[in-house]
Amino acid sequence: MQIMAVHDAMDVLNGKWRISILAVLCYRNKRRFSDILADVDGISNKMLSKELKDMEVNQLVTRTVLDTQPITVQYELTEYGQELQTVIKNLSAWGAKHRKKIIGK
Amino acid sequence: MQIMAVHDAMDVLNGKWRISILAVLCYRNKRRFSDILADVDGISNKMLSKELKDMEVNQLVTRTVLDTQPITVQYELTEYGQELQTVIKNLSAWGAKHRKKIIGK
DNA sequence: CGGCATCCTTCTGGATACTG
DNA sequence: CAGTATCCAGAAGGATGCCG
Repeated sequence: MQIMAVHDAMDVLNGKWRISILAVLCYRNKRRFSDILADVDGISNKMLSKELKDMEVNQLVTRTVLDTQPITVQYELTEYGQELQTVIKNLSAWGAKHRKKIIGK
Repeated sequence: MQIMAVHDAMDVLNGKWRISILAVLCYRNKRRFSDILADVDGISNKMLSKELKDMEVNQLVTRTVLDTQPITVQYELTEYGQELQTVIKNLSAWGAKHRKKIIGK
């Protein structure tokens, strides 16, 4: 039933950083490792690397090595990962509302 | 911007159990402590108690002590918490899709 | 029944340094 | 630049027992 479905979704999305990383890729499209590192406030390269690898395995993002000097690596949402855009946008809308409520204005 | 909003939302929703608990209250409405304990697969009473308390502080759920014998306690989403229904339903839809993809079937 | 306290293990994730 | 490796502190969270 639906409760289990939510649980299944969270299996893939849980963790301190996952959804933030997805949000970056959702709103900014193609993005290099160091860009994401800068976009996601507070994440360490170790965590970013780990989370991206996990999400690649789960087929939410693709990893592309670009033949630049020095090498850069680009990440983007897969078509499948893009199916999460609705979720992310809802979350973003709610988060903005919540921020106002908590911080006051 | 939106990425920060997503981060803010996750501040409140993060953790292994939060969203599952919210999903229960979202789909089942009023629910007693022991019911939720049964609905959320694998959670311990310690965790449930802690998470519910946190969410009460964050004004996502209300706690009502019922004058039964023995005492029972009922939880339900606040109006504010209900604003998360969209998110939860999207998550549920995606989770169901994801489950099919992973488990095959 | 709901929930707190204690104990104890596992997991998370930060800091730092190193490599191709 | 994009990682990987190591070390380690602290948080998460399970098991169990107790209490009103």
